[in-house]
Amino acid sequence: MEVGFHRFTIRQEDSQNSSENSDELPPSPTVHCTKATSTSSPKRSRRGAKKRVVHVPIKEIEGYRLKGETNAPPSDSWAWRKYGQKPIKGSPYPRGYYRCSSSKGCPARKQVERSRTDPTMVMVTYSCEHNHPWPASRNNHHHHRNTPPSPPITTEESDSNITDEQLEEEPPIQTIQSDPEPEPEPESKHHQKFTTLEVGSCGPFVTTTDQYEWFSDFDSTSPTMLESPLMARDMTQDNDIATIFSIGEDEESFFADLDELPECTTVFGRRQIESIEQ
DNA sequence: CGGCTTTGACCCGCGC
DNA sequence: GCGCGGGTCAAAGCCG
Repeated sequence: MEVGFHRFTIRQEDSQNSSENSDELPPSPTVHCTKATSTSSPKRSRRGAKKRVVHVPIKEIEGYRLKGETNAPPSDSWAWRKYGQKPIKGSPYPRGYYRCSSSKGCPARKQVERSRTDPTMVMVTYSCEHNHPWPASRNNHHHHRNTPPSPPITTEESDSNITDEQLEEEPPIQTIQSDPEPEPEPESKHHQKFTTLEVGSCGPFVTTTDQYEWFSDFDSTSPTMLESPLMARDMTQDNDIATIFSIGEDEESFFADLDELPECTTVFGRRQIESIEQ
């Protein structure tokens, strides 16, 4: 049921912009890796932490959950637990707050809200990286096969690895797409747009030269991107994306075999973040 | 019984 | 300094 996504837009933006600007306003170039706080002091990271925004077609979500809820979180392979929901000013849709429940101390969080400008899209904002291996939880369902475990990462550490220089050099918006077309096409099952906005984050979401970086992250958070590991290499040739995300169920079985290849993430530049924290 | 969702309250950062 | 808005906490209830 993996719907093929065709378009990815990476955007770096401030955490605040992520909510207000939604999916259309240009982000503030101020990408400056705020020290991402781990769970120990969540309040610290409230506004400073960088985030990564992912736009997912609502249909995709429904496909997974059949909920029809405004903010049904995309079911990625991680186990998420909702810890809050707030109506967002200016948006008719509330924002849901989710935390990784796979691991106790996991700082990974995500916010799910429907795009104001495009109700058919759901904005998923990821904050921080998972600091634990792949969970073997219910959320894994069939997807876990495709998704390699993300290596333990110390968000603070990884964050500091990103130099402001790198970030500044990056354009505010980075778009990876197979075709320059906006998105004139209807959301046919295999024809949906998928926009990823990188907002920087407490995690090592480096949007620099390699798109792999964020992509590798993505694999750990979005089910639809699970295929990414394989094509990650081809990602450089963005023209492959369309093909990539048109993968059908046939491929799914194929990827199932990849379960044995947890390291494939490293293929596309999985940052070698050392948990120096210890 | 354990885990998750819901929901109101509280806390904090930011702009004015 | 104050108010607003966003983010998190925590208790209560629900569900498998």
